[in-house]
Amino acid sequence: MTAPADPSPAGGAKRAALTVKDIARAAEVSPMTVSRVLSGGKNVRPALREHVERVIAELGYYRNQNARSLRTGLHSGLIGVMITNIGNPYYAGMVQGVERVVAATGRRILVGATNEDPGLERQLLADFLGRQVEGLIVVPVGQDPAHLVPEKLRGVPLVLASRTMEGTQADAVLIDDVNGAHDATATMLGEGHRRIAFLGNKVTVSTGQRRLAGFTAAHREHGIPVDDDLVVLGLQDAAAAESAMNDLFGLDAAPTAVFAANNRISIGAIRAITRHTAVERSAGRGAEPLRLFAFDSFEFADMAPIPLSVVDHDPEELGRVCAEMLLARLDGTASPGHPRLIELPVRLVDH
Amino acid sequence: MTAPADPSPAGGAKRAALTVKDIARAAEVSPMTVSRVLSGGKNVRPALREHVERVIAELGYYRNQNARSLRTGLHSGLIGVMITNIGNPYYAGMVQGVERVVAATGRRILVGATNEDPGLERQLLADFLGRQVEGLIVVPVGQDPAHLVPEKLRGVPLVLASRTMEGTQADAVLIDDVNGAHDATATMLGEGHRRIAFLGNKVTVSTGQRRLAGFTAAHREHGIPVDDDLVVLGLQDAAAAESAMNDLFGLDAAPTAVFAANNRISIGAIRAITRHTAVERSAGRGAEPLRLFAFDSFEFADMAPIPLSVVDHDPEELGRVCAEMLLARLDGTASPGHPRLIELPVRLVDH
DNA sequence: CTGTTAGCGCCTTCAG
DNA sequence: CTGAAGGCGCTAACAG
Repeated sequence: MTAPADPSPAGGAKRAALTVKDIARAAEVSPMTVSRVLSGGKNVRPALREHVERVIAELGYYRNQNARSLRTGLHSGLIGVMITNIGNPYYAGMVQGVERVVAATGRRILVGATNEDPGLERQLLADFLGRQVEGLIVVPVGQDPAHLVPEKLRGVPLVLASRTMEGTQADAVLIDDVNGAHDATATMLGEGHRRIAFLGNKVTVSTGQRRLAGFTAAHREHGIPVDDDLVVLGLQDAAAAESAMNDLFGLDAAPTAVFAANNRISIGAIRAITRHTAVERSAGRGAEPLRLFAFDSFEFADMAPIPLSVVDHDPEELGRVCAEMLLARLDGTASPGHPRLIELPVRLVDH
Repeated sequence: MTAPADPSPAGGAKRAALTVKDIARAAEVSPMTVSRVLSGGKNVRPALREHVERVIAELGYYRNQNARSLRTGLHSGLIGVMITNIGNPYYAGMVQGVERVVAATGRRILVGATNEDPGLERQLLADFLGRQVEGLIVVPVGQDPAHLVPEKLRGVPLVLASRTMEGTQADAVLIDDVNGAHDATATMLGEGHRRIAFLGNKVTVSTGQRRLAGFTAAHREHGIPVDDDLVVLGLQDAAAAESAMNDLFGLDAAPTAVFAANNRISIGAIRAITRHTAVERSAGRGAEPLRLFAFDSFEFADMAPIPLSVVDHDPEELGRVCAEMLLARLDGTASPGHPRLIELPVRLVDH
């Protein structure tokens, strides 16, 4: 009730964009006082502070964060998150983890999809840097760290999530792919399976390499050769995995077990196996469904129509850990030294 | 190779943040010329333009988008997306739709989670406005449009997604909840079911109300009363739905069919029904699984362990349509007049 | 405690 | 075609 000296009342609607000056005028103080109030009201007479706060509230003013971060030293409060595909529940879970941790510090996330396209990744990176992100969390697309190097990043800290790149200098949070794939494979070999198929994604992504490495290592230890015909790589989505699985059923020496290297592939494999089993049964061939071990869990894994085991881990935790690692760099909590690498453990779960 | 007049070579790593001035100095031109080159190089001698472009590339300069958008009239290229929970695959799909459409125009999305908390929603809104978002796509939390009114938004266009609020002036894109729920319920009534349970979320969200409305309307048309004992509301997640479903099994007059009002609820219901059916069977009671109709589809609905039907629609399309509606406002393509309301159709699918 | 001055990085306007 | 001046909204640094 103290300061109604407002020429154009807020009732209007459009245009406008109030500034500190507008508030200053309305509150009959200097812009600096308004600024001080906005920053907590330290060093402002309490009565004045309340007055200004009231005017701010009445006029519905929002501080322009972009202008604010223009001043050197002030941070943008923006974290860039680059993933391949938000629609994949795995990455969605990861983004959720990042968002939670980051929001708790008052920061926000800028989200972009690379669609596994290095060109898009580069573009997105430039755009995010131009928007003054304080830090980046990236699921890298390829093996070429060309544009994800410290020099190009100009001091913006980067955390690689889930995948890494050879020779990179960046922090990274990975899943324990090798051991996960190894243990899953060893389990199946221990059960007596001798023809185990591997359904994998592109080997140009590190998860693909690492999970395949675990698979072959387990075979080596058991003295069982890997049959190249049973190793299918480059599967990009559930549909591709489903048809690859169907092809495997057509083999003379079909597999008796399958390792599916990620959640997309698992979905496709389950569909193919379920259908194939039903067909076999209706043809009078009493078929047990193929033994399946899936990397990554997914909602509903417990209700799958065929028994399966999963190499389980929580994508949200991946996101959280990435965010914490990044925040540590921003706070200066982490020593600026070497890049850090964290491998998140997995657990084998039967359904 | 023309202008190596660079005092601090880019090899370093940290700090820095190049500006137009740095480029200007290195290229031996005025900042204005650099600015012109950055904006397409119109009105710059081709040779000079190429020279400047080379310097920009060599030094790895990114234009500060925040400073740029400070100039009046220039847009931030930021769209704010506020959803309840990114971890829900439904909303993740929606965000993907928004991102695709919006990225095609060179804009980026700022994503925030409200966790169904009106306070967080208000906070997030203020933050997004402070970051100069050009537009907002929001899944509103409550029925109170208090802070989501045009005056507070200062001309920033808003599109409500999936849910609406009574008396709102904002554009909205909804799913055809009423007809979807109606047709699903009518289908089950037509099959002879007389005791159909309704598992719903909070009625304070419009989807809850609308889906319940469709459910009761179908009953009314068939002259079948709705048994209040079979209507459970306020279910927030799969676990709550699962236990609610289990409670229903304990009723003297248990339901013979269920309508699950969203994908979270469906997951819980499926778990409960599957388990219950297994228990009954092992107890010698040859039980058919409960008839289930689920609103929203979800990945894997086709592989569910019990038969079910779904009121299917594509969350990504929801996101796309929201984004297109918003862009139409931004382009001025849409007449500034009345708020627009779109209802996306659904289709009934049996699995 | 409060106000003035100046400048963050960029671009519109106006001269040359 | 190129450059100089000025200001977008905000806040450190320095008066008062």
